[in-house]
Amino acid sequence: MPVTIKDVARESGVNISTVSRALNNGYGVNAQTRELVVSVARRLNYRPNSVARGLVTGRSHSVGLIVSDIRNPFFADVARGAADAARSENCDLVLCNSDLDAARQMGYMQSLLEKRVDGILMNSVSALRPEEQKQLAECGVPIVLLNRSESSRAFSTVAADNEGGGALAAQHLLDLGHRNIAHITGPSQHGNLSDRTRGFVQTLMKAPVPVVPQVLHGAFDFEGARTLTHQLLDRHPKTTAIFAANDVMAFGVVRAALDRGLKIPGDLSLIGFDNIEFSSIIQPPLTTIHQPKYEMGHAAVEILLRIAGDKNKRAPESRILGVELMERDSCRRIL
Amino acid sequence: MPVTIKDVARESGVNISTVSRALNNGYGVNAQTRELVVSVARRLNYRPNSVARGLVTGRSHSVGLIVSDIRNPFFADVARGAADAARSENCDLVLCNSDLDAARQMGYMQSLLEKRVDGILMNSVSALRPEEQKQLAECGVPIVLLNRSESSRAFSTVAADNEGGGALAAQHLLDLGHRNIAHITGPSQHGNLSDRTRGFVQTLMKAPVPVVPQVLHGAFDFEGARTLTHQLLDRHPKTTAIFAANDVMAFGVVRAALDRGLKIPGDLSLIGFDNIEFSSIIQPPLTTIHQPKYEMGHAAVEILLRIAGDKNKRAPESRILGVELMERDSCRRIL
DNA sequence: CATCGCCTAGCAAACGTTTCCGATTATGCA
DNA sequence: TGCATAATCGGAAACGTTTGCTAGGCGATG
Repeated sequence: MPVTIKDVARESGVNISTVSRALNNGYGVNAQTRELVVSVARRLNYRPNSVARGLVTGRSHSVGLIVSDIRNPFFADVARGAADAARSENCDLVLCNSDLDAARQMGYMQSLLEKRVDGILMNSVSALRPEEQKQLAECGVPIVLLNRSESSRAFSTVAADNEGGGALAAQHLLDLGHRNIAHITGPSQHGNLSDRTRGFVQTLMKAPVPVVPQVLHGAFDFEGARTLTHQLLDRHPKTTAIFAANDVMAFGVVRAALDRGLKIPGDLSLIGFDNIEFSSIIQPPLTTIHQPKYEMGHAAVEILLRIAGDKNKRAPESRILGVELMERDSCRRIL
Repeated sequence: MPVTIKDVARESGVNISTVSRALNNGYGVNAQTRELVVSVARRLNYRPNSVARGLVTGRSHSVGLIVSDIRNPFFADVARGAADAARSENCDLVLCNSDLDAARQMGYMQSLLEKRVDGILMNSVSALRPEEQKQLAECGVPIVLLNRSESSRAFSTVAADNEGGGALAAQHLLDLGHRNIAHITGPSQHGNLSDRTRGFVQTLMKAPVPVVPQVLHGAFDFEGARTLTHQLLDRHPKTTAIFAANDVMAFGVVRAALDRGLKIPGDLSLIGFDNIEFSSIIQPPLTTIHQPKYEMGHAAVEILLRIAGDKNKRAPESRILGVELMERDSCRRIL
């Protein structure tokens, strides 16, 4: 029902191929006819059917984004960066939420591949069986992951310097004079988290007077951190500083401290990871490791589209973005 | 380069039309040949090209979502609901961030229409000129808005009961014995906000002993609320309760209270709107009006696809979802 | 003046499906 | 056994573009 290129052609008395050329590059068509065609197209309110175009060009001008949950503010930031990068190359972003469920991930993958997206950005493939990972790696469209997956060098990767961030946190606590230090984090299989842990622990152990921190693993969320903190403080009441694996877990620590009538930073210093918006709003404003979330999404899509634009398949590309210590009010110096 | 329906047809020794039928409804094709085709398709790892399919069926199996910013947790919730609803009808969601900028909104619209999406969900058209709104209303694909736009009965609409929510907040404060009440909100043009304000103010004025609240308009964000609160308390130090237009503004109020050494709820009762995740995490846990964000996104896409599936164009459909008072710890009874 | 080449624009194939229509074969019933 | 009817499948058009190829016209050059 909508107006097609044929209508424009008929109305301007030229062939549809001329319309196509006039409206696209405009090369090889007389300036006057070009103007005519353009004016007719505008008058008829012609909108080229990008589906038909995609069929012949083989490009869909859209990229897929598979995250575990867009409600996670981290992924919302990434998504915004990705969407903006896509837009600047005239692409759209199709959003998929996997909840880290393997079946849903594969289902969305299937759907995106059927739509012939130009590339796919996903946060992780670690929920998938090796066989499925292999299948994805050979699916034909570029894939960029949001964590360094040591398992598969097959994928491109954009990640923050998680290890460096962990080191930063450790050094900050060390500098402040802390010696009774703990680290509260999520499942140890989680690649990004284990990197943070490694950077943190190694830095503490390499200190002039080495300290070995308590490391507790639990649910990677607010309540997980809250219960973990209670366990920690029951067993090691002398703890003076905690490094939480991300800001939301840090909020759980704050709550646990509140539960126990402990002051932050008075009784307990706390440092988070991510620098989500609410970390500056919460009381006390949270000292944390800033992760360039927006930039990660942006960079990932840039890489995606660069690879997609290359006819000769290129090797996967990896990029690590720097992190930064955001000093706010949740840490204090120990005498 | 990927395997097409022709490959499957050749490999199984049948016509492409038979392959198509076998793989789709399966009606009118012998059970044996159907099995054969299916097995061949699986063996070749055949993925139907949804672009080509879309060209002939006229359906793209994707819907557009235009929000101001996905990083706004409200929209993240809506987006998740929308994505889930879309998925359950085998559709994908393409995400666009407009920053409420008219040009970007129209640009994304254009792009979505060219992609022939089955429908578009957008948070508001109030940034657009009437002429542009008209153009959208007649663009041919169903559009659902996330606020009651009195201006245009042309669009379908899914919104929370903003007015009712405002009334709920007012009644709660009244019940608690408050009489010196203020309302801190964003720009008065914002439809949803003005609805909240109306419900709030009217309920207060209809009280047995009517109270007229202070209503302050400012920037619709954290800092806006913070400065507004300071202004308010400078001018009306006897204020005992504040209704913030949304939770983020409520957080601004919390910060301002902190700035002044005021306790919530000790010195000041506070009630928000939205019930975003952090409102239960912040200290004190925020009493707020719960808005069914996920359900709104879900319902909107349902309506979208229902209208899209109807050959005979239906009248726009509107739906208002109920809100709910979440009583937490930021309000106290006045003696 | 003839030839060459360039500019312009039309023709048609191609992209990968779905679907209508018709032909062939199988089935049921008398 | 014969005929009507149903089941099965192939052929081909169609969806709306892009793009390679071709032909005509015209200016320039020799």
